[in-house]
Amino acid sequence: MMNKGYEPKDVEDKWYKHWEDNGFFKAEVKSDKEPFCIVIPPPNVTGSLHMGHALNNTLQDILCRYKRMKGYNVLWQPGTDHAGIATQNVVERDLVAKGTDRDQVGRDKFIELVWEWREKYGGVIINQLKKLGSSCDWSRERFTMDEGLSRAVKEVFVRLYEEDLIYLGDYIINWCPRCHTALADLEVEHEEKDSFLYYIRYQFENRDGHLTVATTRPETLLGDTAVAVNPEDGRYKDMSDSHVLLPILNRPLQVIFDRYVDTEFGTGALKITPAHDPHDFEIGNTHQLERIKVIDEDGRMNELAGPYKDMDRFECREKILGDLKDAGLLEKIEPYRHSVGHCYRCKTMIEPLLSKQWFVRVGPLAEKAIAAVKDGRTRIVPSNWEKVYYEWMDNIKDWCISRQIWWGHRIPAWYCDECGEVIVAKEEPKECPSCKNKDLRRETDVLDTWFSSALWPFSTLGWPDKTDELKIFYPTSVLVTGFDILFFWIARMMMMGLHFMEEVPFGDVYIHALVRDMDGKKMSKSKGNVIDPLEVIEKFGTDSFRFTLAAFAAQGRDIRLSEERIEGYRHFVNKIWNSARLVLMNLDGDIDLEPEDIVYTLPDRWILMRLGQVSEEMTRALDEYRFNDAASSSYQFVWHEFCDWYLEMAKQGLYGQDETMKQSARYILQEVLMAVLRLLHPFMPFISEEIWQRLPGAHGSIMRAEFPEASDFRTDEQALNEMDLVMGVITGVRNIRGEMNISPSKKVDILIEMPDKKDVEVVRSNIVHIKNLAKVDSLDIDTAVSKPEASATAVFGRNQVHVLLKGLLDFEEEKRRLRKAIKKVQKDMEVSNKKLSNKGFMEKAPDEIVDKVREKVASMKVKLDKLDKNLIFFESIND
RNA sequence: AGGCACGUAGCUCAGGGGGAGAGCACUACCCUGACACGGUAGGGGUCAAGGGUUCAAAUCCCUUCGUGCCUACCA
Repeated sequence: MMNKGYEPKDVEDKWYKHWEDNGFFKAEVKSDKEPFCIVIPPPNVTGSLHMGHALNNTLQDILCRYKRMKGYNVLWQPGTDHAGIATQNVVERDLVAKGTDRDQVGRDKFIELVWEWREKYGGVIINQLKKLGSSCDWSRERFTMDEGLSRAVKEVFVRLYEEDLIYLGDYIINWCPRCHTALADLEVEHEEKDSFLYYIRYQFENRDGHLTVATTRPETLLGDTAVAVNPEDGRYKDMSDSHVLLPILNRPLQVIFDRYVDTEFGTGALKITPAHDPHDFEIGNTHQLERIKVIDEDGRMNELAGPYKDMDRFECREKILGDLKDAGLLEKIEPYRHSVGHCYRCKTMIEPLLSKQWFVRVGPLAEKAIAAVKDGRTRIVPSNWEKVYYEWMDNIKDWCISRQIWWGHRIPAWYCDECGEVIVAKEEPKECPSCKNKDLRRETDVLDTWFSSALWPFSTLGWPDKTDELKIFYPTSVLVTGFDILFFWIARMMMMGLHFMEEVPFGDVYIHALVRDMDGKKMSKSKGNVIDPLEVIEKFGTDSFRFTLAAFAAQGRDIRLSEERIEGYRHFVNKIWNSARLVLMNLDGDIDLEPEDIVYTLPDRWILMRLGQVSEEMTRALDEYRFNDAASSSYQFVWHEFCDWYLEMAKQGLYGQDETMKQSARYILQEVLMAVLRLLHPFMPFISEEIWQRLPGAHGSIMRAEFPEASDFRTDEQALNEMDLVMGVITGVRNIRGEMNISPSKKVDILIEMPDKKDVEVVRSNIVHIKNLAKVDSLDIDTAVSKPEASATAVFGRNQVHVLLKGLLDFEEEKRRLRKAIKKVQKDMEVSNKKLSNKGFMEKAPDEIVDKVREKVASMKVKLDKLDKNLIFFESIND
């Protein structure tokens, strides 16, 4: 016997284990089935499941379960990402807590500790994904630092270097003084900050007067090597060969001319610090300026900063401003708002720094990646993200891939300090190829984590080996992810996939929403507005949660999530449970009936027809990644058609005396429920399995069942029309009951008028349902009837139903009701009539539209006549 | 600064050239033998504003206002 309410906790772990133990998640290498493959966006090993993961993986799981049921050989490739900086930070924090640090521990030992940490905690997020129901092929789980993927990384690095697509160079990069590493441009978060613009005087070297420059970062002036003005700027025309003196240090600086300088901004004179500003660096290159680095890797001033040596960069700013003021060189200070770069990991202010780093020359790779989307080899859904993709790709800059941390793929490069040779190779070289020196120094930097992530779609499938998996599953079918990593990850996978596999990494990219709180704000720990997916699962069950996410996953819009919403869908899950409970209560014992003896009633024919239509709707929606449409189709159908109408009508057969009808009802009911469960399974894997396993007619796991198709059900338009008539009567009576406030327990007598004889027959053979669902005692029906005096009337189509209300009918109330109905029809009719009398409409509108409007007017006219007659009837009685 | 979305019922949102929709909330009546996490019925909208295209606009175009987000080197 089933519980009265659905208890998710009793079933979820049980079925997940069952599926996993039976290998239902496993992809096949030898198979005739068409392949379908998704690689998971690898979560960080340090991570724990948040709403973004929950949505992302729910959608992937829906697709995978759906495709399995559709007969595909599905591979959902799981794994995690080593998250260089994040993971290193976590382990470093541990060390600090123990009173030591990574330098004391040493590189090798430190990496050992990270691996230990990963062994211990790296599985957390994987287990959380399992709680969500994710049907990944866990036997193939990969990690970006595992042996195979590391081999892929090395291979790619060496090949790109040999093709001159990776180079080593001295450039200005984004430096995080706290993480102690370079960051790619993308990893810098810009934030608007209130600050100041300082106007500083630089005295001329050989004459009186000064040039005033404006800057937001006075501390960098110590590294200035020029002052630039625009050659077009009349104010500075005569300054060629002029020199000014750097304040405080009194170093002479050349005045140079460069079109980059904006004459409108500040004073039109720009101080140039090539070692600490990206644009100054560029200008420095064009004018061959000296680069003087005054800030070190800790964000402190170095020996070249003279009196400010060893000061923190912010401390130095204050001090230098004071000194400038004392020297009378600080002309003025203006409040100024501008955006400042911060480290995406630790939010520390970025220091642009001159440094030797490894870069990927992205241009040639990007070209191919742009073309692949342009010609449709990869489709981005929704397509408006294509523009964003192009925008980025068209303006792409070289990618700084070296990181000065320890946890990650160590760059396979060696330096020969004898002759300065740089050797890049997969294996450690024995000697320098040019000078034969045996004492080589290995590069200490590691690669950006995204470098290995960029290879994910093929490295996880076994590349660089030529594996069956690659042959079968590459290119993968679809990548499901949020737009926040469009550039970080998608674009880079496109570039690497095309370069090394010579084929796109995925046919489709489905970009889904971000999960926000009810006020549309991003969920974040600091705001305290996070909803923990695991708490939600605990409270409402996985199926409710998944269904909620899917139901709100409309394309191109973010999801505002609150617990009430999930609670709402828990009601739906419970409704499903109870519908199954009804069915199961009536399925005791075998069904003793030959297939040819099964009697299909009108409601049976109708629900089967509807099942076919809904299957088709859902299939189309899922094929187009319209998860919300698929979810709401099923919601609407299951609750408002299957439960509200079909189950109520099926009770007739179940509770009736006719044994054949009873057996038929039991049989069909079970069939219908099984189809419903199969439709729901991709969204609600647990409850659908739980009920499925209880059904005597079901065999094996629902995971192995087929997703319903329209062709599984007989097309039966007639059933739809006939059911409309029956429902029309019932709704009409209910409507009157409701509006007339007639107690549900009070039965009524009704009289139906249907001009069409066939319609009359249909209704006659379904009287039981009308009596039951509309609480009708006696019922008369004919093609023409005369209206009983004390009756309220509902008009539907060309038919009407009179509800006899002897002694109950409030004549005034009924007149009011009729007038309301008349007014509504008149209003509709007015609009349509206006169209028909519009010459332009009649001439230019398509015939089918005109016909449709004509028909509409005709049927409204019939309805209006009947309503009018009824009203006149009451008005005449009153007089 | 540029770009991209979005303003539809009290709330959250579907829809996307030819009859304004859903869920929740609300109101009334009901514990009817699956379900009160339920049933039946009902109320509620100048589809942000203004203009244009069209026989026809919530839907397409333009402008304005508002709200988000992304990208960008104005020191």
